[in-house]
Amino acid sequence: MREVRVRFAPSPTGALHLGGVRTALFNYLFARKHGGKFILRIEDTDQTRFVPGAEEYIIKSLEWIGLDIDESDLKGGDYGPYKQSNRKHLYTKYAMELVEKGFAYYAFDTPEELEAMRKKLEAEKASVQSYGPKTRMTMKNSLTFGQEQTKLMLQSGAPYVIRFKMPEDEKLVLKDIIRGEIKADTSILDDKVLYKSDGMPTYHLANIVDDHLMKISHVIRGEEWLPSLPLHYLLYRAFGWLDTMPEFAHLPLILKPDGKGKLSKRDGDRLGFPVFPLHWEDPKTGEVSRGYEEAGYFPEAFLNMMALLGWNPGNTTQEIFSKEELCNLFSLEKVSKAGAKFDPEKNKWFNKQYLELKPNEELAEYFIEDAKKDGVIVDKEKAAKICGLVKDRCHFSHDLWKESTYFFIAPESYNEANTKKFWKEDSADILRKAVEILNGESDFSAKNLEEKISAWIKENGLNFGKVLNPMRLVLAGECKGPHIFNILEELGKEESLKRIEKGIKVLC
RNA sequence: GGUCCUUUCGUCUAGCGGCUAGGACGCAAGAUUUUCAUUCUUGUAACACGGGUUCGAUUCCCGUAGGGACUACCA
Repeated sequence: MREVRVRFAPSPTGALHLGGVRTALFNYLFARKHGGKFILRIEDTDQTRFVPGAEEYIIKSLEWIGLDIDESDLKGGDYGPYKQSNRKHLYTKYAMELVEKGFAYYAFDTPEELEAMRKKLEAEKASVQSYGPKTRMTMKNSLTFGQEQTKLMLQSGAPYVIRFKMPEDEKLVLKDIIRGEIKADTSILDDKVLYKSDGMPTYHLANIVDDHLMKISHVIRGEEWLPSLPLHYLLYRAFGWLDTMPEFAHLPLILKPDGKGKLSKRDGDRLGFPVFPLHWEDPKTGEVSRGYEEAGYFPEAFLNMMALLGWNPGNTTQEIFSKEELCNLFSLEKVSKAGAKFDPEKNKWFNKQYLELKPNEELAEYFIEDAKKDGVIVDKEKAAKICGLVKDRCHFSHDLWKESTYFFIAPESYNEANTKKFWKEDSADILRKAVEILNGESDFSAKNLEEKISAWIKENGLNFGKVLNPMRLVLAGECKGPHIFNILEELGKEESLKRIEKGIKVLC
């Protein structure tokens, strides 16, 4: 195989969504697998859709996920600039080349005229495109005007576009790495605009020119591009670049968890899960979207779950993969053909797996930060210890602190359902007795307390539930959490007794 | 509407002519347990349909039906 060079080529029109993340990821994995280069190219040929901050957001997102870029404007590289608006001068030349060779032509139709044609064809229920081999000779272009008039039009400064001249009637069989053979019939394809009246190329032209110039070996992109594959192939052919044309792989789409269609930002809002990697505030609408990062997902978990959406190494039941493993195992042949419905529930599970795998010291950092937000300063050792106690109950990094605030903040009230269930007539008496015992202990370690309290329970013919449940209720405010003796140890004698005594007062 | 792509449990998927169709998420039940969880065990549930090809089709081919994408001077 030739040197692998792949690119992720997003358009800076907003935050990077999950589909984009997955496309970037698969490009990255493919590059790493084959010792190739992963290139970031910004496709900003549509100036009307440019969103400030989007480019920076994309770069920051890739960074968070851990996809390091080999070539980009920021990183440098031999094929820059890597932003299409800065390559504008290049495209004109190539557009002209196609016109001269007879593969493209000037068109002068107004939007109204184009719309009229579309309407007319729709009314006739014609199965052809509005501007293609069957209709182009009825429109206003250099083909119908002839050389002289075209020249005059251009000289007069009339707005024009350059359109690709689709072959009349050719049956194409193209190759896609994931799907095999793709069939197309040029007679019903349209003469796409390659060069816009504002002097910018469209995606189609810029994409082919840049991929060629940047020596891209494999184009890995979303399935929404599959219908353009024939045009892109024809462009390579027109330029005479067929021998170095990249191979194509069209990734299946990520679909809504329920219902139908492509996953959109709306679905995330509606179903309560993030669709962007990082926090995003739309500068135009002011709309704020939560990201995976702030929702408490770990980048490794996020990467793992995205990798398995539409891809599977096969012949294994393994689901937890490190980035390195993924780089080793990845192959385009194992990418699924059909779209995958996004499952937020499974993502939670993935995150939990990673949370459990992480050492307590690492979790402590998330814990300390969240505690600080609530005005509680926790030292690292204690934070790590508590993370170890509560991590079983957590799915996200933020759960760590949420599940253990009572270690630091005494309960203001007691969970009603728990009180009803666990606070009995004799609870107060039992706890008063327990206070006496606890008061007599100078060693407040979980181990010692467990021994002493257990012995007392047995001697007096009580049972654990009758003692420990009410005690938990008054210590933590509700009946959940790690072993009660661990809670006592962390709270310490003074605080423990204070809470129990207060609980007796309030609940009696 | 037209074109192209696609189809295994509710979901993500394994399977690449012969399997009791496997795993995971979810859900349910049970076990463990002082609580909530975790963990463990078990259960639930799928080859869209109809034709071929073949000794034999989930697997290959063709239809039908679902689903998706595209159909902009957007990418």
